[in-house]
Amino acid sequence: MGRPPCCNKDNMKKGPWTPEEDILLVTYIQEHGPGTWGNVPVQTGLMRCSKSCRLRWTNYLRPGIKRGKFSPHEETAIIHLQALLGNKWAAIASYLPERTDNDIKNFWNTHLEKKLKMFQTCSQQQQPIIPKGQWERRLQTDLHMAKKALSDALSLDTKPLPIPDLEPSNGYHSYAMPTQKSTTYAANADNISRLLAKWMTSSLKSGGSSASISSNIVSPFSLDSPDVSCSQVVSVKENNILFLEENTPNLETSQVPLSLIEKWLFDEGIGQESQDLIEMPHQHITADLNPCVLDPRSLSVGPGIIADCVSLVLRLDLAFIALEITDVFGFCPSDGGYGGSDGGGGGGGFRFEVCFYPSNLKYASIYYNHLHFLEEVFHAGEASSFGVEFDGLTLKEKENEVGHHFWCEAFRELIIEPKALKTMVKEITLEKISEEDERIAWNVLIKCGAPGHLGCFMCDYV
DNA sequence: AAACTTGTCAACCGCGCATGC
DNA sequence: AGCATGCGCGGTTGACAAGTT
Repeated sequence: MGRPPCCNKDNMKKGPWTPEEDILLVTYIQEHGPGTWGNVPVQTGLMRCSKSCRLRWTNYLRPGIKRGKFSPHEETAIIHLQALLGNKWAAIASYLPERTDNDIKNFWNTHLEKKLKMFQTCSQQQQPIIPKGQWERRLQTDLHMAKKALSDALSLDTKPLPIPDLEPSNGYHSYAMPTQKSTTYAANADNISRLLAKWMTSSLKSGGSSASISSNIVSPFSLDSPDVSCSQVVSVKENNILFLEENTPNLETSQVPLSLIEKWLFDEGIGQESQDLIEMPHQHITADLNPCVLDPRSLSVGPGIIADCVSLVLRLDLAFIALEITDVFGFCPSDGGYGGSDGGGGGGGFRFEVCFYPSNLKYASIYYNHLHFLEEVFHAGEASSFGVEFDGLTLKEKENEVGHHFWCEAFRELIIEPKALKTMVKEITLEKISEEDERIAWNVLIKCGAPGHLGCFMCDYV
């Protein structure tokens, strides 16, 4: 039983593709679309196995592939994502839709890996040995850095954080592609791409265009930053990014630096402007949260806490939101489950179900563990007890109605009053500051001790 | 100018999961 | 349910070009 063999590899041609073969393949895909690769050799007469055809299409002929130099921000995104995801090139490529996983992999293997090794060697010379007893702090720092890496990679922020450029730099790096060979080949590909123009147009019209996150990723790291040294890197401070927004050119309103949150929280005189940022409309933000395009199989980040945080959040494509919770309140939102389960919630962590409610996510998270406080603030006791009705519906009915975990949904609705919101968040934050010695669940929390840091357990301040 | 080394990247290989029969 | 193929992935190879000695 089973399917018939796709091709007989013994008679298959190997090696570089000729322009004629490319045209045959492109013509076929123009007519039939990509996929059903097993039919390609049969129907085109190509003496290539189906796998080879698929690779040729996905890595070279497919429309929308960007060739040539990797820009500094592409480079930085790759560095951060690789640090976070490991060699999950397909997952990394999903954040750089114009680049193939093969391109990214090659770029990493030929350029970035060496470059980072050099950088690490340089850094280690200045990195003091961690004293005994300081491992917890280091653990927190590493976790923080890992999350920061994701945040930076996904963020729109343009502020540079220096990583030394280990090569002479005058704009883009010198290791870009255009050799004589690739130029010639690109010319062939260009010809083919013209053949594809019509197909591309129809594809785009039919909604086939995928939102390009990469077009908006402007990393705060720049490998091209001039005049930087290893010592500068070691002492660099975080640059928190709170919101990621796709397809929205207005950067000024699409990102909120942490300092603004802090300012808003503790500065009684802060104006309505930052208030507006806190209260980004629910629909506005939700619209920018693309469903995660990553293959779940690619998301096994690694063992431990970081893996828990990152993989869960990535599945929601909401990493920045979890980071936001952590950055503002100084503990890691990773004790819990995913997908709206309503168990647990204790132990000091947050649950990711709150991620379904981006606009008030951090507050919803807090709410989950601070229901009693919510009651006090909003006098909403009737919504906080099981068995009572809400809007004439039981808890279960209400959950079914909203299609989400009811408590978070209820909270989202309740928290529209800015002053009360601020009061609550402030109180909770102060409460957390007072818990600096508390050890919660799996995670040993070490307060950083930095002056002015708001109970920042995760801060890399030393 | 030739030999050698290094860099680049398209393509291949093998593996594992998904899916059709 | 079990087998075989489809498909996608990460790792590796090898041809070619550029650079160095």
